[in-house]
Amino acid sequence: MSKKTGDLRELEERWRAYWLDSGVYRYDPTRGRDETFVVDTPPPTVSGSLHIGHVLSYTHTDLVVRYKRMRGFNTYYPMGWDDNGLPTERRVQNVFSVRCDPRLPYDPDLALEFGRKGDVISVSRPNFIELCGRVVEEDEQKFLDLFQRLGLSCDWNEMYATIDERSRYVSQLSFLNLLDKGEVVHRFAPTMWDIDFQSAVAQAEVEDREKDSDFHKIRFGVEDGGDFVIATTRPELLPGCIAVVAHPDDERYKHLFGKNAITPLFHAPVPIVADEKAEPEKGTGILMVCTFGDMTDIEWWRQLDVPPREVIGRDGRILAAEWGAAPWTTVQADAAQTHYDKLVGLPVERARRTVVEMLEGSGAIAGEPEKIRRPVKFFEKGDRPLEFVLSRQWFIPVMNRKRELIEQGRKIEWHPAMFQKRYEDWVEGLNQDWCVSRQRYFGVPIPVWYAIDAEGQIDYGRVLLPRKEDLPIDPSSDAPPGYTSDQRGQPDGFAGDPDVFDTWATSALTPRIPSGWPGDPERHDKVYPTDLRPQAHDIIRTWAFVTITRSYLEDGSVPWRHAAISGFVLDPDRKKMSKSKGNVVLPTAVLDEFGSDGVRYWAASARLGLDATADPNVFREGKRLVTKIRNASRLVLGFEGESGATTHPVDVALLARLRVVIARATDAWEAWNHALALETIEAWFWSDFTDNYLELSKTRAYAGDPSALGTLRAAHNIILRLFAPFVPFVTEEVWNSIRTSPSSIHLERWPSVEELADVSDDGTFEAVVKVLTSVRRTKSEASVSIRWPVDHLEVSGPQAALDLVARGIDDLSAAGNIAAYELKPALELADLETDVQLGEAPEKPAE
RNA sequence: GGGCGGUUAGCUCAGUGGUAGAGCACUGCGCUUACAACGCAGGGGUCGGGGGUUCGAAACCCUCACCGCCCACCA
Repeated sequence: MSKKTGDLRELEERWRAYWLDSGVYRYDPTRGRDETFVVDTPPPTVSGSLHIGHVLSYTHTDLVVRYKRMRGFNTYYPMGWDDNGLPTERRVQNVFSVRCDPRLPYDPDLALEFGRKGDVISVSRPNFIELCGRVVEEDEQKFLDLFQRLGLSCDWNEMYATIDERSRYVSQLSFLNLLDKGEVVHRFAPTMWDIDFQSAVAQAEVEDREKDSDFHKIRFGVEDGGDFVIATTRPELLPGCIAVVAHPDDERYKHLFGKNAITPLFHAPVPIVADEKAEPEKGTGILMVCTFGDMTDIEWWRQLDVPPREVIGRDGRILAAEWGAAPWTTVQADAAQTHYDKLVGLPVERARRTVVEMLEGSGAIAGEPEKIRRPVKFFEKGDRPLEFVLSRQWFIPVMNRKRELIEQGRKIEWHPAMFQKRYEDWVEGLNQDWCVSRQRYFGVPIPVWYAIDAEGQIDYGRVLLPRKEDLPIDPSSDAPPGYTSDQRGQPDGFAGDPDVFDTWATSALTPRIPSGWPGDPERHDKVYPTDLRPQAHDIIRTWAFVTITRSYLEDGSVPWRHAAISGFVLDPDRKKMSKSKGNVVLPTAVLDEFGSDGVRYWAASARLGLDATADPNVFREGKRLVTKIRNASRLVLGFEGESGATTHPVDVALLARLRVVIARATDAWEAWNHALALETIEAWFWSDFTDNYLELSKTRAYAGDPSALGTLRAAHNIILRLFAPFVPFVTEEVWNSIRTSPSSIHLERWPSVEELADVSDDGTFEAVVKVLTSVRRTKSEASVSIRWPVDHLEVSGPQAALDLVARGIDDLSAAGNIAAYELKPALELADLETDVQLGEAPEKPAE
């Protein structure tokens, strides 16, 4: 590490510590709602890895917060950690080589080491949760360190975790509120189920993956003679067939409606029904309805109102069944049973092959299977296809709320606006209610019990609820009101709901977790609804959707005024980063190499909503800007002498142009375009200020000219404040370099045009720079140094332009080392032309 | 199959009706009392293709191609 980078690191650590100690970013609860800017910060999944994507989106948020703070807002910028949920469980399983067995008793002496290898051991649920707690503690520290190093101006006193007591309280309370209103229901219904995680999953967690499949043609019989052929990719579901469907207008099958088909192998009579959802072009145009292959099967099953024949169990294996006894009706019970017994206990894939073999043996296969690619539903974190199984789950109905939820979305300003459309598309496309229960361990427990009847059977119709003042509770260890612990599992006793909430059911409430809701209404009303929800676009269907939904169902509110959506980070080849490709850019690596400000500059250069490229050149550019700010500051702050009023025409022009920059940058911020604000400021700083103005005014400044000194210092002060939200470390360093006791620039006001006299640049600056540039060009073409003397400069052109040049001719002469000049009117010229007579080689100054 | 973005210099990206831009890269020059980890100057683009609107289109409309993302009941 070079010395300069080392200095940068020291500087960053020093200001990070100062900001923490001095509380510059602290929320002031005494100030009113209208002067407070509130952020509903995304709690990162701490068991995930630190990713450059975090740097992008969290910096975007911090930029806005810093701008708002400088606009005088009291900022409420909390930080949460999403530790609750499956990612943590998976990490614990790997880190400690354990799995959870809820039947085991708690072992208070269990001591396991991080990174433990060897046989997987089973631990009790409370032990498992303890291990989760150990892992998230370590993970959260890593995120905290990254975020503070990045300079996020959160109020670090306002931290929460989605598994902590406060979050469990809010999550359970909100659930009970919805239960009171009938907005959450308990259903025994087909649910999407991951056979590996052994849990229900929600529509929002499901993704389609293209898979190769065989499209098998299977011949069905008809009750009173005849046959037809269906096509399916799921022959193993044949025993679960409850009906056959074709389109009502399909001439090929019209004569069959109303009759029964007879399934091959199992000889089950099933009705042949007409329904418009059957598409004549797909397959053979007639299909089997099974319990359950897909969503449409579920719809048909409900329409037919028949008992299900469940074929696939929760472990993804074929369930046992007794053919001949309802609901397993058949006309040949022995044959059906013989065939079926060969399947029982087999996993889906093997059962599929076995069914096909049996069908071939019985002659019910009608031709070679067709190879097709088709989308298959997977849990986004899962490895095997989802199945639909019947289970008891808690749902928040949303299918009946689509219109209202879209309406709520319209009350939010989305940045960029196109993401509102994506939200609406998602809501319109909902096809299931939101399943909020999960058969997992590390999560917020569902706060209900069920009564057990006199025979010892759980009566799911009698839900026992806790008192809200007792929340949070754990029904697996607490007893419901009116019962004692020894009645657990006993006749006339109770049973706790063993499940936990989906992570999203709790993170849907992030705006009210740190807000004090509902016990501290004064605080809550000051920070809810929030001003800003920042998030990435991939979780619009989850986090944005569930938050809008829960806010609406809870109290009809809209959770935020603005939603700012960040893009993804792509590698320099514009490929999505992934560990397997080895193209992951680590946040710590870029921070080490380019410094916090340099990395923030990169993030700030990326526009909201657009994917960004982790381009080293952009990081480097940021680091260069930091160096430039320090060097320019050293020059400006090194001049000695009293500041005076800005009177020199070049100084006046400079400030007039700065005025425009302030206005434009402020407009850009107000339009949620941080990248444009940065670009505007930086372009002006680099071009007008350092390249030209510093060179032009330098000689007067060294001579102590009050106008030059006053202008330089005023402009420099404003420049630092303009840059402060983007590069908070270097601006703080420079700001304090002329102060005896620290005073944070981040509590200063964002520059306003009112700070500068209401003047506009009449063209002086442009004209003077034009001449300066041509002098530089002449020297460059002559291959001489920029300080090479000019004997005579002749500028010709229209009188008006010459007048402008004349106003800065003294600075021009000094900057160009020009001995003599002539301004020569030339009416025929539209623009300025210059003739530069270079002098003799300058004498080497004596050493 | 539906929807939403994108396509501008070698690269990364700005630019929504009026003379094509920035940074990096490239070429040349230069140690200049803020900065050689730098400065100054320069070369480089038929704005994805085609059609249309307009006095004028990178921009507006239509269409096609390609890239990316989101969604879809997957028989």
